[in-house]
Amino acid sequence: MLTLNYLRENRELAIKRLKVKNFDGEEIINRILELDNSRRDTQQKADSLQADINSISKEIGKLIGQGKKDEAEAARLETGKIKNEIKRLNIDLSDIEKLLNKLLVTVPNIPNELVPAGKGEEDNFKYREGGKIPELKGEPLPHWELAKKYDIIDFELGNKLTGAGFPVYKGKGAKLQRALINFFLDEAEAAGFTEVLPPLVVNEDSGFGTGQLPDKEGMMYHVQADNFYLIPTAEVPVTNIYRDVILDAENLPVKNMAYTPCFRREAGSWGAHVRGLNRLHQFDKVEIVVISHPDKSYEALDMMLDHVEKLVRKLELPYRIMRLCGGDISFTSALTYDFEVFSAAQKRWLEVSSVSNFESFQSNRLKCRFREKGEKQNMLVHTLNGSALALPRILAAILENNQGTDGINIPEVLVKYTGFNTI
RNA sequence: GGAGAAAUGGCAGAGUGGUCGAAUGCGGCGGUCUUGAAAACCGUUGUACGUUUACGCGUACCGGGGGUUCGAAUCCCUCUUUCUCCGCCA
Repeated sequence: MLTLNYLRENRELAIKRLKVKNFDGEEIINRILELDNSRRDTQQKADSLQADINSISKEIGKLIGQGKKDEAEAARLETGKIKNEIKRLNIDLSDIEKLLNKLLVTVPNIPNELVPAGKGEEDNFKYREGGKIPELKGEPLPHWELAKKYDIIDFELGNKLTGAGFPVYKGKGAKLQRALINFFLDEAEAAGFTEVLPPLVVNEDSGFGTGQLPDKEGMMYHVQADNFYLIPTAEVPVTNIYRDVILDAENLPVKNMAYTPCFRREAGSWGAHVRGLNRLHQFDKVEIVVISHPDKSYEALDMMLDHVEKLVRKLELPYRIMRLCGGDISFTSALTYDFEVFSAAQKRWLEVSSVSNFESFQSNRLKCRFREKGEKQNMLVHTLNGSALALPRILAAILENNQGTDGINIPEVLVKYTGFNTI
């Protein structure tokens, strides 16, 4: 959510920049600023009447103390009309604020200047690339067939236990999952991130804090009896740690990481492209989250990119880093880089990580602020997060790219975690 | 799940209807003293919104929400959480 101050001071610029996200903000921003004016106007009136009441009340207290009952009674009668007026103004104020907030949350984050204009993924900008696409001999198998052939992932069994999108990893497949998780965690730790192991279900407030609620509730599994939500990403609990928190500037940046399963309903997005591991309802991911000083957030973003790049390199996967265009970048993000790895049998690039700077868009909603030493005013922090990494598509690429006549070779960095080097 | 008690500023802890945004202590910050430090002493010490060029001023906030009252930390309703005892339990 953008701050009212920003919109007030940068109306024209905001409207212009939002066009990059293909968002026509003119009408709505004008309406927001109108509402903001009447909000302030109404509050001022209500506050000043309340001040009157407060001073009369104090007066009454004094009069009673002096035993002047009649004068106190006279003053008391005065207040009735003012109170009604205050009541009315406060109802107005709360209506205005509700509407204002409702509109404000529909305005996307302002994209960074680096975000290219564009409609969809075809307009993304290739920022960096690396690795080598392997040349596989004969007829390479897609990972879902490899999974069956070596009996390491059982999709049908998942159907039986739960439903589509909930695979069962078996034997070396299960071990490989665990190896990847530990590898990612160890690497993140070495890069200075602190591990947290958060709850996998969160309450409504947390859903609001990171913006999944109220609009995107369809993406999350909802536990109705307790009004809890299964987390779609560790970003939700880990970022909400800092909801309503004021940090000391000297403690920035805060660098956290977490391994969690992620649960996504993915309603209506199933089709030919989502076979096997390509899209799941439950998957594992290591997430990195950075809370940064506003002046340093783009440095943090680069640091995160470097970290994720190191991971895909160590896994020896061909990759490219895409800077998302205005049409592809998320509502909340100011700048996003997607990591894609090439899956050699499907002959497709698979998105395995998304690293974003949200600037103060999330922290404004979270009310996560910091105080500079010696400063009185608290300022909003910048928040960033990224996958480092999501497992299923990485696994898909590893299986497909490393298949050979004598089985599937495990990338060397993982062997100390798996205890085996081929499947 | 049952019974009882509680929730106050960074922490501890007073305050049960009227100058209470809140005593006091600790902590933090600034200062005096000191070669420096400690001790002592003095001052200061939350958040949000509004208003003001500024100093400042106004309003709200004593777990959350609602109510009574001219006036609520204090009374009422409701929810949540914590503690103690009992029950159950990996």
